[in-house]
Amino acid sequence: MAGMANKEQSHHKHAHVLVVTDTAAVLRAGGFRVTSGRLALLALLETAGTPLSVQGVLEQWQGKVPDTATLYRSLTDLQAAGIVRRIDLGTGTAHFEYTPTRPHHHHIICSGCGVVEELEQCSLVGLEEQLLVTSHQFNSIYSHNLEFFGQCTACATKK
Amino acid sequence: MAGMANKEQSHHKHAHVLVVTDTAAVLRAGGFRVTSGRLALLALLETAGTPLSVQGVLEQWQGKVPDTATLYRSLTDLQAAGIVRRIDLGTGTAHFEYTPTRPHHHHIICSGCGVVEELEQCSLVGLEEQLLVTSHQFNSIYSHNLEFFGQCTACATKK
DNA sequence: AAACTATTGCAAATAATTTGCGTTAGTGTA
DNA sequence: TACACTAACGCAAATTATTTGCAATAGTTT
Repeated sequence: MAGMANKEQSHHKHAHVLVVTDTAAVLRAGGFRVTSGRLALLALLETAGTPLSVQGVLEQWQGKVPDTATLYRSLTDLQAAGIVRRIDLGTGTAHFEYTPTRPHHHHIICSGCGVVEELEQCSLVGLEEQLLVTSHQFNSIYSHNLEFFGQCTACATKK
Repeated sequence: MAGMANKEQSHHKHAHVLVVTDTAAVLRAGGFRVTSGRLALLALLETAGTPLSVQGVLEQWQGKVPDTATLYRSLTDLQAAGIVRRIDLGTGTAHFEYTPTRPHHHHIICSGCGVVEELEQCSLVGLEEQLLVTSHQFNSIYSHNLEFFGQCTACATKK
């Protein structure tokens, strides 16, 4: 598990070892309770290597852990807190990434098999040609989507 | 209706006026039959001024014209033919634009009210600050999404 | 006008996501 | 360490989004 920090704590007479992972700390920092379900979810997202859909998460969990409703709720809340990033790969279903270990970046999605490669940086000068030179698994780019999210003046003045 | 070309044709003795719109020609060029439903759909998308969701289309049509299944099928087919562009605004539902009168571009979406502004061009140098100077209705940008779509080498070699 | 078949409408199936509610389990405090 | 408080959970059920099958309809071509 890359990017994971451990912290040990001795406590009173009964010394026990608290393994505080990144994710636990992140959850607390976000004002969330640290539950096994969420730890598992974040661990999954962190180590997945590719953005996961809700389906993807459920499959990896093989019947185990959570029900769909809980999962959706967690993802929504975690996203609102910035712990998770929701991205759209053009598949029509939401995909999610673990934010803390992943700075702003973009992806290349294969129109054939749907494989997703993470892009190093967001430099759009020289753009697609540039990307192709850097990419490990792509040799053509058909198109790209870019949308900006902000607040319009109307909404800004309203409140 | 901006960007609309008319063509008149007299025919045999019973002279009648055929109004051949851009959209009809576009449909034919795409190998589609020219149906009233599709003409209406394209007209709607062309004049909407903003990307429309399936919901949006149905609302504008007020019960009138098509059923949902047909609409989805049309949109899918038209997209495959490049007549319509499917874009994701982060709302979780697909939105569509009429391509012929709209070159490659991006959008700013208000996180408050969801209003969508079309961006003039895709120059990502100086990026967001630049955009804000140009924008008519936005004064802040929180984030943006950018995804590339292409074909990975694996898929390229397979076929 | 007849023939051919893309496109439609309707019904029903399948996904995707959300909501309500009673129960469970983190957390802070005594 | 026990108790209270309430976030988070599980389950059932509702919505919403999108797809599929099939017979009827309407563009197109001859």
